Amino acid sequence: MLAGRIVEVEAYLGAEDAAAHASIGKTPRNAILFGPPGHAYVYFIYGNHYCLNVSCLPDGTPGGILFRALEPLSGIVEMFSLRHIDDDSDLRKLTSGPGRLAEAFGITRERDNGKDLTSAQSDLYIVDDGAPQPPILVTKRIGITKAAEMPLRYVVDGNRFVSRELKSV
DNA sequence: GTTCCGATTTTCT
DNA sequence: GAAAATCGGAACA
Repeated sequence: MLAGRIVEVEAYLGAEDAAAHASIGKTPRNAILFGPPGHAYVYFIYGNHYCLNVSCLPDGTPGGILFRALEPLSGIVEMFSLRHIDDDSDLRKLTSGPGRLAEAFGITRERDNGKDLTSAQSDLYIVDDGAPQPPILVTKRIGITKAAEMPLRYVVDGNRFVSRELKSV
């Protein structure tokens, strides 16, 4: 069983957010973002990497959250295997980045796009583990070329599993 | 059908 | 710190 705790996310909106895939309007690729909340939007980027998002706004309103980093909890050995890493000494290599966590969980667009992430019946879903709310730091988003100044990145303050780049607001 | 571009990671200097 | 790798989607013809 693969499991991880979400430690870093970024928000992407609709028309007002030039960096969002949904800002160009509804297309076959981003249709999930326009649908009901709680569904997986998986996209392939730079010819090499998948990234996992969750639609968040009501049906008809585009918007979602990009998972940028997780803290590995269980299935560590399998994650290293999926990431094709032999050196198992550095857990941060597993999920500290959007493309990395997707690979560590074996996520692909074909298999996971559109899945209901709110149902435990699904083989990929989100749950509340009851952990106390950690301190959250808000920063600018990373790796984008448009609307890069918007403070829509949320990270767990001090968590060592967040992706490397840390820019303060 | 062709062209350009990207919400990344890895590798090299 | 900088550049390459490399595929699918969107825009244009």
